[in-house]
Amino acid sequence: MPVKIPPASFYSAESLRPEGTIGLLMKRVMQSVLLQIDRRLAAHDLTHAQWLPLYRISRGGCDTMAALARDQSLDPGAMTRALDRLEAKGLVRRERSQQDRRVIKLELTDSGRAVSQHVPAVLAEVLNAHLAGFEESEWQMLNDLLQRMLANGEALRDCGKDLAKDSE
Amino acid sequence: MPVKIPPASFYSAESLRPEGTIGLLMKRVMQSVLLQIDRRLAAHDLTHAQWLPLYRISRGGCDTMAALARDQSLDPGAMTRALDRLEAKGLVRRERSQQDRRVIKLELTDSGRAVSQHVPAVLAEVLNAHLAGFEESEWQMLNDLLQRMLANGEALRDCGKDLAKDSE
DNA sequence: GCACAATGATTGCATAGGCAAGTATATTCA
DNA sequence: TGAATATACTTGCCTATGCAATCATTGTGC
Repeated sequence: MPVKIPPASFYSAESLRPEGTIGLLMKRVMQSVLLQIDRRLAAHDLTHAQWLPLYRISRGGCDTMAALARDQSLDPGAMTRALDRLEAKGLVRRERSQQDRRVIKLELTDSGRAVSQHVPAVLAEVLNAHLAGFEESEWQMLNDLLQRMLANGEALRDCGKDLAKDSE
Repeated sequence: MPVKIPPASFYSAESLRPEGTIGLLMKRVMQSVLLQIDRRLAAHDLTHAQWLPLYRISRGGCDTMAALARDQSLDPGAMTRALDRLEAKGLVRRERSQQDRRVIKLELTDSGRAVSQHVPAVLAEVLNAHLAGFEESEWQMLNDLLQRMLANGEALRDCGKDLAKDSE
């Protein structure tokens, strides 16, 4: 079992200014990335909630609802409805598995496969555009720092609701 | 006018793997941060879509719908409904301005002020927890890198829909 | 003053996500 | 075998967000 690392102390309740936190920064960066991708895929009538699962199916490895939902840390209910929309657009087919009649296998239609081909190039283009001026070492550093934040977050999540109380 | 910096080339359509991109990483980190904050504020019956405007009002400087919506880069319609919910909970008061009868001034109620006091400490705690093990220099680096991504994104946004076409 | 544009707020419509309850099928184990 | 459990998916209800249309009010240019 790893030694527990204490939290940092970069922020305090008194010094906090909402516009300066890492949290808001990341939110804005994400908004920008999604906005740019959505713009470029709007011609294909796709939103980020739609091209994401489409892309994952096309890459293989996520061919059931549950797998897809876990992959995107999304609620199964939300995924059901997302697939409803994709199926209504004729991009995805549902087919009940014969091996396990609980699961629904997902397949792209020809149309879905054609549309999903556009996604990787757009994704790469937009990410690269947001990283303009970055050294490769800086990009790697960014990856590393985010990974560590995520690991810290997962440690928090696992120790569960014990922390869910707040100091009155 | 600044010299235009070419996009980076860290990602390519062929090499892209969805689980490895900066985009997905940031999404997961954000999810984790919001989950932890929401857990800690759930006792006050607040979600992140509710404590954020509340906090901003309590800090001052955002006392109208339009200002608040701009501040959080949120749709005015969404903000109207968010305020509906906060008002229904008795946390916020709306009052039409006498100077300009178009605008609605926002004020916290006593109850709203009491609840909003809990926010900064929780925010700081959760952010610090996600930054456990970070050197101060690493934290600053992260801030810097995100700021630069955001600046790149804003440059993209301003050059508008010219890029909104996609290569067929 | 008056047509016209700009701004602030709201509403309807659509997509989207979380949570909880429910159904169907599979698995486990006594 | 058969009851309890787990898993896969769905549905209902609520919150949340974007976009477009609308209304009231304010500001601008003639």
